[in-house]
Amino acid sequence: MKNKLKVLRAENDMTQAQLADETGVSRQTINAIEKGKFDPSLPLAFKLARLFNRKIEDIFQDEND
Amino acid sequence: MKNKLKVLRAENDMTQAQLADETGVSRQTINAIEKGKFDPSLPLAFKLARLFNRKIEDIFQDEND
DNA sequence: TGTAAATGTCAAGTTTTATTTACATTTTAT
DNA sequence: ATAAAATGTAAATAAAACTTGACATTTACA
Repeated sequence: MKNKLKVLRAENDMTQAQLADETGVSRQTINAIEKGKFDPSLPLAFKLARLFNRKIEDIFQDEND
Repeated sequence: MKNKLKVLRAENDMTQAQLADETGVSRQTINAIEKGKFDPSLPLAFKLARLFNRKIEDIFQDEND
């Protein structure tokens, strides 16, 4: 699962730690998701989408589309 | 996490077993998600959205919106 | 150049979700 | 009314998300 978190963070001038803080997860979780090590839970995906004011599909792209 | 799976199944005349089959999970998993017992993984949410040609947000509604 | 902030990574452990199996209840249709 | 199909539910296990802590590397910038 690819994603645009790094770009969205840059656009919003946020660090991984800040994003982790705002979504209530650890910095390592944000880093791992950003690097594609695993997928976020659906609730976390919703939080991220809401925070950046985007659709989940605009942030995350399923490989097998 | 609420969802519209039951309605979407009805609109597409599908059983839980058929939906399970098409998304590669067990019928009980579909049933549990449909009844709100737990949330699908993000990949499964993508599969369901793709199958019904909807956005994830159109199928699933996070309670704390 | 040095140093602090940010990012990357890894291992071990906890929590949550998915899957399986099995059975009970409800719905549908004959 | 009865049989079959569909749905509901629960316990046990597997798998994945997430945490914690620690340390290494990279980036920014004084």
